[in-house]
Amino acid sequence: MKLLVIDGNSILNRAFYGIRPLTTKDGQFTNAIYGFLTMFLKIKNTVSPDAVAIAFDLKAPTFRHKAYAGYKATRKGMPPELASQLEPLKKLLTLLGCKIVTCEGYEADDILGTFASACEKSGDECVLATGDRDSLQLVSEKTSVHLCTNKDDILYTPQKIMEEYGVTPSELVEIKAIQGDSSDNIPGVAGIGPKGAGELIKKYHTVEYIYEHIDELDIKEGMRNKLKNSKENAVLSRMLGEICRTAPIDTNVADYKIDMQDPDAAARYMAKLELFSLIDKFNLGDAPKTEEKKKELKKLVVKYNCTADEISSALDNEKSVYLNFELNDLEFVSFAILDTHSGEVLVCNDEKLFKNLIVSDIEKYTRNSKKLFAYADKNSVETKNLCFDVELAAYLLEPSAKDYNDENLCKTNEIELPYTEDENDKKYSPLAVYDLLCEKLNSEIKANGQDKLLHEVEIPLADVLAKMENIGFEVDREGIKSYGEVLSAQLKSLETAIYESAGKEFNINSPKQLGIVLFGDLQLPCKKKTKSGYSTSADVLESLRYSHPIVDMVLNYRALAKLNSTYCEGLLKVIAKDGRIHSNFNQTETRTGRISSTEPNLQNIPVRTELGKEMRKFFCAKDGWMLVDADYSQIELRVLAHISGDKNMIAAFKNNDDIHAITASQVFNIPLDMVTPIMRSRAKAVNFGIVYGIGAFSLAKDIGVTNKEASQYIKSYLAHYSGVDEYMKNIVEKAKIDGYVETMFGRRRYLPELTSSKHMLRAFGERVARNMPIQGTAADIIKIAMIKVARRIKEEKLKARLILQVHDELIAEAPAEECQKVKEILKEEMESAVKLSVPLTADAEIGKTWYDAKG
DNA sequence: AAACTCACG
DNA sequence: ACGTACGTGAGTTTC
Repeated sequence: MKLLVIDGNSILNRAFYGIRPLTTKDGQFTNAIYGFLTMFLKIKNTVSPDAVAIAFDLKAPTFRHKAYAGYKATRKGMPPELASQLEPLKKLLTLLGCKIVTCEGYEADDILGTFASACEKSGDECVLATGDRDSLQLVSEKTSVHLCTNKDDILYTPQKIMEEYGVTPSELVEIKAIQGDSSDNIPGVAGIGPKGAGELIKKYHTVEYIYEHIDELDIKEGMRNKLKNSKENAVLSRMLGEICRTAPIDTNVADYKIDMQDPDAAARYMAKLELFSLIDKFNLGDAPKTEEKKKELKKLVVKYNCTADEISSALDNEKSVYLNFELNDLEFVSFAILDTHSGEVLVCNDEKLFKNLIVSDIEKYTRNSKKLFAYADKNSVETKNLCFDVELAAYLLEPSAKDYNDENLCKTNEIELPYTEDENDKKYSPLAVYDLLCEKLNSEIKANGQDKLLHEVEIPLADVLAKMENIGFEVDREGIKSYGEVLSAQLKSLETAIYESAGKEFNINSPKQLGIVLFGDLQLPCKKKTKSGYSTSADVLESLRYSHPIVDMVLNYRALAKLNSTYCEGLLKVIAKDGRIHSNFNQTETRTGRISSTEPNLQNIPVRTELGKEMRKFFCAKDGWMLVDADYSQIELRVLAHISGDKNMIAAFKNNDDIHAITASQVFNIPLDMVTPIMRSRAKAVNFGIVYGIGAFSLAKDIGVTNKEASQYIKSYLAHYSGVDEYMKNIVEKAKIDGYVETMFGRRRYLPELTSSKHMLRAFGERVARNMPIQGTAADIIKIAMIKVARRIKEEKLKARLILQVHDELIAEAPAEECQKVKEILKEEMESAVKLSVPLTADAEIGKTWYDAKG
């Protein structure tokens, strides 16, 4: 038999420090568990053992057989982030059918030694897996060591050790006794290192022999003196360095055969730890069910090609339906419902029936409602009573999750999917438990007080977003093309000028090559470094602008290249057949509640430079129509004034004052009419910084003042806006107690970072705690405004449509004769979306293009 | 796939 | 002593 013994603590440590921090939404750290199991699987697959034992130290600090006061004194205890992963890992390993071995008074490597010796006697083969070279002393004809290093894994046999060290495995202990090991507090012989120790042992084999014949040895006098001076330490070290092989543990290899009783339980536990990819790696996703297990599980029945009669009889007298659907680019493919009486899934290909269902009064529980709304909009029907969306609900419960697919959601909620043998049926098995899943999610939503947010914000918003996607934004294709050609020509000539200035040709787009040219060839001073070399980012180049003419050209090149590739070329690729750009608005992406825009991203079209802003001239209204653009003024600061209740800030907004100027007069302690533009702009940066969670260093860098000045600004700011100061302190305290922060409307974000012992990570968590309620509340407000605007447009039977949202800005397209009306609606609905203790103001403009409509 | 840079609020 | 502002998406180069 072949036994694999794993040094649990050693592998756990490697896993913990090798994998970036991961947590579940509740803050349970999981990176070491993930790393351990990935390494375990790899080792197991390489070794193919018949039996597996996993050795761990016991929690209490233990000493080796012969106690030594200083031993291990320098070794730090486990950080809490790692310690908290130990018990879940052991539980999971047990569920996977592995035996955990611990022993009072012995460490994991003693257990490895004991197994190695036992196999020696029984004749079994033994592989020890560890990250610690100490265990190499245990290698023998029967025992090999599978050493895990940062690069790859190496298998050590006696031959391999002889090759690398030139000694036998047991002689490694002798070497260590002389060279010592500071990490284990083994003193060794002062003044002799690995090289000297190796040569001594190659020649004389043992410490004992060396000291017995100390005066006869053929060595230099210096060496002899060092040995003589450290004799006690050497003898002690010899003892400490030897791994014990007599721990009182069960060494019967047959008792360690892998025996997984319940693969589903293991998969469920992995899901609870949100380690979904491990479920696949361990092949637990569709573990073959035992006969017994099948009896407990519901069998999935899927009925395909259902008739109208079958569908309507399933829905007879039902007030709600669990509905899924398959569309291909909004073209109908099929839909499926759950028959809650029989538990069967009914699949139907009749599009007419689908449309009837959508417009019927029956309450619909579904997922991806944006897609359903988009289908309905395209087919000019109205979706009625869409009352629950699994994805949106899951997003509100945990906005930091990556994926909200059905399978993951069932697993996280510990809902067991019915079993099926038919691969075709598989995609319907989540629908078969939608009654359970929706119930579970719904009750959590209610418990969190997020009912209104789901039913009155996110679900109606899905309808608005669907229509925005369908309508799209008209663009001037020829305009973009010729603008791109102008850019390309300018790039071409800049390129030659840069090559000439540099004295060679290189790829200007490569930060690496550019760095070498600027800071190597041209010897410009390096201001900032990145992981792999010189930083060439815009702020660095900006500071070097007058050092060399090439810098300015590179900056220009960068600006033009960005415009050309991301915007001209990028946008041309995504213009649809109707001449419009249909962006995708993602409703479950951001951790703060904002929406995001992809393929293309229409939320980052240039505006800050005149050249970039040109781009907006190609975003236009269709013939006879106009664009109406409205944006909130200072929405985040107004939200801050409201939620902090700061008297000063509220008064400023009520007065309709220039908030940055007011802030400047407060921070610099001068009358309002003495505020200079520079002061105002610094105060503006402070206002932004406060919203982001602020640090003096970054503020200083941003506005180019000393660290001291920046921290003075912040201090003065918080003294004058004492309500803000209090809010910032209180919110972090509250977040630490609750584990999450939330917006005015109950949108949550969990902050496991706050429990980290790493300063950086914790500080980040604190900044997020200060920022998310502000950014998130602003996001909630504009979402509410969008719903209200869409409703007004519909009520007033206008042809106008919302076409884009850019976080604090809404853009509508309206027939020329409607645009004044639409402008009023936008302004009114945005300003009245919610009632705050300060006024909310929005400025609206009309124009033929986005460039013209944005004041 | 990760790193770098840069566009937006 | 440490590293340095919140939230996104996309294009390019390099490993």
